[in-house]
Amino acid sequence: MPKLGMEPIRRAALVKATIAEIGETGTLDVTVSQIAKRAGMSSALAHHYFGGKEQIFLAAMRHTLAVYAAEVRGAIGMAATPMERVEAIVKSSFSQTNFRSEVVAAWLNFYVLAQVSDEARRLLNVYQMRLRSNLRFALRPLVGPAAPEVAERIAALVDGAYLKQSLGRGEIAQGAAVELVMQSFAHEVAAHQG
Amino acid sequence: MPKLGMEPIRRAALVKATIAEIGETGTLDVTVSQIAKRAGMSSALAHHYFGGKEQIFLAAMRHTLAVYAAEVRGAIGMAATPMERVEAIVKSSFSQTNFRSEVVAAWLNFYVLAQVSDEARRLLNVYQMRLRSNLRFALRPLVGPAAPEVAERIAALVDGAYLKQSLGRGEIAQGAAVELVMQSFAHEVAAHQG
Amino acid sequence: MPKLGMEPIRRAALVKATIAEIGETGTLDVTVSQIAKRAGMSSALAHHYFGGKEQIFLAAMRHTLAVYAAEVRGAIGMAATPMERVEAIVKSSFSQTNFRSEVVAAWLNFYVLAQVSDEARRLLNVYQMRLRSNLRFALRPLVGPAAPEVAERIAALVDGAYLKQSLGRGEIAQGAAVELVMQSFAHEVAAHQG
Amino acid sequence: MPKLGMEPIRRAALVKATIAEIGETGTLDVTVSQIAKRAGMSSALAHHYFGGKEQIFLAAMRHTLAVYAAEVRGAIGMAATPMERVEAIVKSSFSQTNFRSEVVAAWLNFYVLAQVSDEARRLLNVYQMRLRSNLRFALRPLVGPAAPEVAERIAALVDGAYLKQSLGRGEIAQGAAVELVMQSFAHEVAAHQG
DNA sequence: AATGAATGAGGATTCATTCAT
DNA sequence: GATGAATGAATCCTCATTCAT
Repeated sequence: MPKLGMEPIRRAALVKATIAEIGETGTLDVTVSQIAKRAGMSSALAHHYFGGKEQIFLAAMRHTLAVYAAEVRGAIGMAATPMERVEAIVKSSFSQTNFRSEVVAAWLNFYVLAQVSDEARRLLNVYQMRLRSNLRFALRPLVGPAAPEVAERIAALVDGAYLKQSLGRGEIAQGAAVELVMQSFAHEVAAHQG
Repeated sequence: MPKLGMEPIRRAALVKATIAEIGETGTLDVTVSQIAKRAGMSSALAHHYFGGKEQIFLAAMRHTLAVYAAEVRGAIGMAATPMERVEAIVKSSFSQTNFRSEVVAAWLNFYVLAQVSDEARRLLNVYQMRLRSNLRFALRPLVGPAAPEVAERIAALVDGAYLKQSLGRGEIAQGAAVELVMQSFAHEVAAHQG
Repeated sequence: MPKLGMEPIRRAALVKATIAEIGETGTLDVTVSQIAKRAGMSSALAHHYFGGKEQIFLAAMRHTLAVYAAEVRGAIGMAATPMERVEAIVKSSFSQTNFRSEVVAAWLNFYVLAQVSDEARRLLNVYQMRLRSNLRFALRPLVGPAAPEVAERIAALVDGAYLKQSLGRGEIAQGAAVELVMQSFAHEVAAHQG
Repeated sequence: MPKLGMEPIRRAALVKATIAEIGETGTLDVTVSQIAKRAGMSSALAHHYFGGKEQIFLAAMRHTLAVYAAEVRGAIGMAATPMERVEAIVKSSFSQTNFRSEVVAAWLNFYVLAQVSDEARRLLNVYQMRLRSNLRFALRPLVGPAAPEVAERIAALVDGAYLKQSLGRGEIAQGAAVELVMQSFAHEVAAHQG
């Protein structure tokens, strides 16, 4: 009697375990066995479901990006004004879920993965474009034609905050990160209006 | 009397080869043999001079950071005004030497190394602090007590630009990067004076 | 369901191969690959089952000691008189099984291993104590309170015979060895009774 | 100006260092570099003087055996009676010089070396024969035609004591060892005279 | 579906030995 | 005589991956 519907459960467990393992090691140097063990199954099964190590990593990436995207989308949906929309994006970027040291480490390593895997690069590019696109849309009413370049700057700021965070083992500084970006944003608006 | 004084030459060659190899692969997943071969020697000799793979990586890091620091210092030395000083820092950060895709990839991987090696983390922290310190010093006359936080933002922007660059295989956009940061800087100054 | 129960079989094969290989080389300088090959598997599997080279050696030691102990125990069990008990111990020590040049070489190398591995030293100490304990028990009725020191002498004699044997490539002299020790034993008894 | 007479000094230093190193490690797994370093020279020079690692070991063996032989010879020379002669041999065997844990470890490893090197085996055989020969000569007046087999037993006892000693890290028990052998010897004499 | 079994390939590291100076 | 320089050859160990059951 084959257990039905096991597949999505197994896959989810593996994805979760992958991120946890990368987060703990801080590296992509994790073995499939470690991941599988943490997910409560044999490494053979992990291969069975994903085909190979890179596929596992990519699935973890997709999941991380999807979670991030969903949160941003949700937050934007609740925003009423352009100002709130920007804030929603920024706060989501540094939310409890996304700015956990575990996840930050994963992001960092995804950038490394992107040096090697085309699909990984594609995924990160999608993220980058979506972030800028969201920002541009929210910024247009606030800074007009300067929106693209302002979006670029804010996006860079967000990424820079992640990189910084990756060095600070442990202590998470969501508030500071939000503050950092929002302050810049304020200046941008002021500069435009001034 | 044997052949003498080879050590510094070999070490330099290995450091150079390490950066090149990391840059080419985009990863720390390079073998000592690859590095040694590129440096024109046996892997045994590489071990003889450095003691191990991590030491080689750390030496490459120190070199990269030293080159960067030297260039910034030199540029700052030639600056007359605070404004020029900030510009000097930013331009050095994205100079031909430091913003080569090879070096950018190396930087990215040093952040990963810092997740694993205490010494690597220490080195990156020194870099981060020095960058902020330089910026604060230059910014004080321009934005007064806001200097620390402004420095923080500009530093994050620089790092963000590196991260972005790491995704763009090949094409180097020094000009755009400088522009990006300097524009933000302009806003900061304006915001302060306004 | 995968192929099951291979582990004990593999472990036994490896242990056997280890002793054979040490016996043939006369040294602990045998590679895991050699051992694994002789046992009909890859070196990777050997590592999988034992964790490392030292563990393999220790397992071989444990096996050798266990075989020896079992034989002694069996022989003692069949002995009726104290005299026969001593003879049983001595004869077992130089039995076909234990005094094979292969096994003698292994013993010798276990003494070397004991210089390096705590567990190996512990195992050899257990052997030494058990041998003396057995001898003491059998000797008590024969030599009374002198049993401990007589046991010590006989034990030393046994070990000395092994050492001597380790030099004689090939020719096994079980008879001579038994004779050597039993003669001494006779003197001890005579000396006590005289 | 070539330093004259350096060779014997260097060789002696290497031999001494070899024994010390083997004693410390408990194994023949010592590198030529370790030995050379301890002897205050480069490993290249060690090779220059001895030709290779095995030669170094053999030289250390020869030295150890020579020191032992000399001591025995000296002690025998001072003995007046057969009884004293036997005692001289036994005491020399467990003298301060020869029964040091360092030297005991070396002896043990020489037996291993003898499994591999013909010359080493030859040397140990010479030792064995000389010991028996000395004992026979001293024993003849005491036990008559039984001298050969008695010599055999006493020799085995001596070797067994060494083996036992090799397990007792540190504590040296010369007295006990002498006592052990001499007691057996007493029995042999008594048995013969009885 | 699931996993124990099994391995080939590779990689860091060590070391005896040689050589040029 | 003496040594830094240099390497080829090993060796242990790890791991992704495959397969039979």
